Amino acid sequence: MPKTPKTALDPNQTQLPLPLPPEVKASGDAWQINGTHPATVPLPNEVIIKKIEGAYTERDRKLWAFLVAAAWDDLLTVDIHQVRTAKVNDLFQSLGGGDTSTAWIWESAKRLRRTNVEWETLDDEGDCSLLSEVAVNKNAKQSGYLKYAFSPTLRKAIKHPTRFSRLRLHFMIGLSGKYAVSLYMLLESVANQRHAVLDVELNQLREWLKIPEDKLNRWVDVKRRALEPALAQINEKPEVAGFSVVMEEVKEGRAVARVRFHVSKSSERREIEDTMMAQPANKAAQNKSKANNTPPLPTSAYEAARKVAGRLDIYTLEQQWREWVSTKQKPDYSTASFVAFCKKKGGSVFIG
DNA sequence: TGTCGTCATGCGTAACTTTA
DNA sequence: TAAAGTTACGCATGACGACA
Repeated sequence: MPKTPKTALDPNQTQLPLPLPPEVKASGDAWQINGTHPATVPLPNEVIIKKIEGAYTERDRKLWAFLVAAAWDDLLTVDIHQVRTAKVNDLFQSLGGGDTSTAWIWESAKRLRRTNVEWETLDDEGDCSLLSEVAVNKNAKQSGYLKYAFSPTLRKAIKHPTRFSRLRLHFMIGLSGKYAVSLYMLLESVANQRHAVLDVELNQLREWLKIPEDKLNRWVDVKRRALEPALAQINEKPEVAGFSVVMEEVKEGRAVARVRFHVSKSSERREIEDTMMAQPANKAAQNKSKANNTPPLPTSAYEAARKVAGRLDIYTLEQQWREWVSTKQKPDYSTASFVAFCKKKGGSVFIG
């Protein structure tokens, strides 16, 4: 039944402008390999884990992250970016992922142009190519410079994500296997959460890892071909990856129905983050620090919160809730308080 | 251009586990 | 206890890149 003018939603109400999340920053130098100050790029989880159409090979996944990092400083102000392909190839080669020629970069860039991604943030969603423009003609190749662009909405999502993963760029380039790259991205998004456990159904995991529908149909093959090699690489160098991970299979009857990943930050990373927490620069940081030293929530709290938070990210909400509660004279860190907060937030954003 | 090595994937089979 | 389902393991195949 069509909505009458009286029942139709007020377009002004449905498009309440939400404040833009704060801009995140990359760190280190994407072009320089540095063991003590690793180059990181904060890619939005909304883009990382949504549905992707296209080949999206191992090299595509790495190259896209690198191109984002290389364009980072000018992402919002410059439309067309360029990188010297020989220099990119040298870097990838030194990390074990390059080639004798730069041909793969042009091919990969073409695929990224054709690879469609669906992404979603609190106040926006989109469907676009990973690269909106790529110059791959003869003249471009002769110049030795790859020119590329991102769509405006994707640029905004990248620079102002509601939730992001700070990926260690050079570690990611050094990974072997396309599923290793995706799993690393996925687990890094979990590492910074208070409850650093990812509990996921097999179908969802397949989607997140971008396993084609006709590939790796048996759980045993997913485990052996995708998960185990990836986990081995991450756990081999936890200090470089920034975390280690343990996989737990959750069975329903005899069949494996879900997988649970327990992520633990490396001791070196904890030390660095603790040092940063001990030197809060302003009041907001002090509140955040205070909030992070509060009692953990039980798993049931997250489950209850999911039911009332709509599409909002409960971990972002958790951080906001802790900061808000910490300002109270008598802070209430109960599950009920958290769920009520999520319900209020969820209801206030999504009208109708 | 042919050969070799590596990687991703598919599939068969024996052994094991669970259920009725 | 038998049947059915799952797992572990090994081997085969195809794609792709390196190299002579």
